[in-house]
Amino acid sequence: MSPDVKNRSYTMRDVARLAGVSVATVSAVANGKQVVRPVVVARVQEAMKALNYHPDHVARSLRVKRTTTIGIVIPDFASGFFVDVVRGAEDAARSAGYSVLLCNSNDDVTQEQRHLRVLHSRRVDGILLASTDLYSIGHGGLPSDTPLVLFDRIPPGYRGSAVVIDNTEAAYRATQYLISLGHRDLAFIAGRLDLSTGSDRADGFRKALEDAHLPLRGQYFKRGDFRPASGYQNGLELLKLPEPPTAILCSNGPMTLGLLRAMQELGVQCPDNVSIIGFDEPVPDSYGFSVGTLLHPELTVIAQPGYRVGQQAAQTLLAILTETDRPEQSPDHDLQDAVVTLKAELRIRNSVAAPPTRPS
Amino acid sequence: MSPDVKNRSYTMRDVARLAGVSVATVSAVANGKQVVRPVVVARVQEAMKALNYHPDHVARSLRVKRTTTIGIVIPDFASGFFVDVVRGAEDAARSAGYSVLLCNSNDDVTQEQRHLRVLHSRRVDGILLASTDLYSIGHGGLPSDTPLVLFDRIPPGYRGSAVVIDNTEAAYRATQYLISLGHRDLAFIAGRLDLSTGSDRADGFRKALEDAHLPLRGQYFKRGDFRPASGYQNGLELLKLPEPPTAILCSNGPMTLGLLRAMQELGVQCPDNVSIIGFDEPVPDSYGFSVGTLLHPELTVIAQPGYRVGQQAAQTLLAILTETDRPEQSPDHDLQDAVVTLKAELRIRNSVAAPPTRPS
DNA sequence: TCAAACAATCTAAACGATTCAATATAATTA
DNA sequence: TAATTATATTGAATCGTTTAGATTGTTTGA
Repeated sequence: MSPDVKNRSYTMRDVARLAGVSVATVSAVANGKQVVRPVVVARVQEAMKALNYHPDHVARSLRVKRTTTIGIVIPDFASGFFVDVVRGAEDAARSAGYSVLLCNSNDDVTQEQRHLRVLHSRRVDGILLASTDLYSIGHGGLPSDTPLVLFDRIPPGYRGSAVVIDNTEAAYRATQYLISLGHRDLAFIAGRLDLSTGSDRADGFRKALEDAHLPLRGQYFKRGDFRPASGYQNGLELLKLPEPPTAILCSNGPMTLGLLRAMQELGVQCPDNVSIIGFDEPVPDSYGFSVGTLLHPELTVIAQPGYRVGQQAAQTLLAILTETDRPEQSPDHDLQDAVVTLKAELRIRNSVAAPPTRPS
Repeated sequence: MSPDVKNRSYTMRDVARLAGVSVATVSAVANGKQVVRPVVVARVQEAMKALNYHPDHVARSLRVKRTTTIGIVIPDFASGFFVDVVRGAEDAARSAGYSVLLCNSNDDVTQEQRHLRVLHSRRVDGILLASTDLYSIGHGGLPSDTPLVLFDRIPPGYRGSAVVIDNTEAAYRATQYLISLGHRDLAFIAGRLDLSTGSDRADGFRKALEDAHLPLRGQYFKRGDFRPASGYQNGLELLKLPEPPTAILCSNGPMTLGLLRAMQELGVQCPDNVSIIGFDEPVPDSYGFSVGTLLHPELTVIAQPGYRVGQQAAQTLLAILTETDRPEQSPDHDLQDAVVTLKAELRIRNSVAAPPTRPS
């Protein structure tokens, strides 16, 4: 046997030698794609067992030019939504035999670019990306032919694969719900308006007001950055207004937590003084029940199906990959080069009530 | 130029040809470890830029027998604690130039074994593992020489690298705190007692009772499995007892959420009727402020430094890796083959009060 | 009985980098 | 100038697989 000096693991060559066959045969046995006589199959498998042989995936990847690995780049590990997405993507990838390289860009353009370069260098078969820099996708060094599925955010007019939430509709519906309860003074804490998630949600809010012939007061439209601190800060400003809004819609989970913090600090009663709806459950949505009910107040939220986003994104990517492998089949263009849109769910709990009667 | 038929990316050979040098020189330039004349360095770099060359990490890995990749296996993606661990590990790994393969075992032995085999086949340089099957570590096909750092859980008497929390001390301190407020009827919802986290916490609880000369009543010691449902179920049972406990210590985050659910369902007032302390913040501990304060009740918790666990685990692993690379330096045995123990923090909020005066 | 057809196995060339030993070039000294 | 040394560059082997094409051995059909 050869591995004696250093404790390197055994190779196909060792197995071949022990089984008295060529490496090609060992390979044939390992992949089961060619016909090998049963007796020699047995001999080879025995040898593999004896040496505790495990194929070197790196060498294989080099040769076949596929790594069976996908990369996923998320902008925020603190957000329960993205954690759910990763869970869903990992599950889908794993059950297809793929591994997942996890990258956290912290919503930083430079880090995102670096991650994309690294993933490319590592020759991942494809990438799932929630980009923080929508306008430079495809530039920035990533070869344009890299299979790519965007999720959560897409550039306006994007032609390609993606999985997103219908954010406009979701925000519209939530706003409409508030209006239906009698609210007239509605405030909105926006996220980053340079991202589709941020601007779509803002659009939905505006449109709902418009359709109800309600004015949008500038002081009620706050611009945040999706982070908790901006929810806190904008929350304080809104609640301290001479005429504070009777309802606030907040653009994502972390900012909503900031807003709750601000309310707590000011002693604002919810839903007595102000109604609140937030995007995202405050906790990853992966238990049998929703933790939103344990908050004080029990938070009415627009719950995004994070797990399904990740799962769908991974499946879309894998579909692209298996097709580019054997292009003979009729390309399933329904799955690819299409933006899959999922719906969010409005979970009504008791952070929302009719507005207090105000001496107007 | 060669890549014309298929759109494969350019190789070192292409760069060499364009720059009019050998591939060895290109390699020398790329790694900067050998001396190359400035003029030819420039020429090579120019060629690399012109072709938009990115080194093939797979080929490199095969040759140098290092992948600059570590694997991390966690048992539960739903727990905020493990999410924090992953964040910490990813940050540490990335800043050292390593990538992270993320694996979720769902606390399932078979999946864990499969993941370990896959990681080995992919020739990761090392593995971070929160094992769900402590007694089979090292068996199960993983070569014993794979650099491995355990976290969260370790087998009794483990000799090797690991990063854990001092769970016994933490549970002891929390229990002591309850006792100091006058509680005598203390209940404990245990996690899996086959894991060190579960049994250590139970030990801490028992020891605190013992030291205070308080009896441990069997009906107050509940055994769960770390999942929300078991917290809910055991919570119901405890609260429905003829003589319910005045305080409950719960072994982890998900179970605590289940417990809160049970309390809510039964309309049990906290802390008026019963005091609660849980392990783990109910939400990943990664915001500027803790979300525990937004729960109702504001939860008193034993907060584990998940991020630091992940960070420390990754750093320990990387230390091992860089040493096995150049063994000339005096091995830093302080870092390796040692169990690093971090302390949890008791965050006192208002889910705890003195016990209600009971007609005894 | 011999050639053709078929099946199972093997030989050797990739895949794209790194690295050692050897060579070519430049610089230094005798 | 020739011999020596130092410095840059290169050729070729290697990492552990896969795979196309050659080779061997076995059947079959006429």
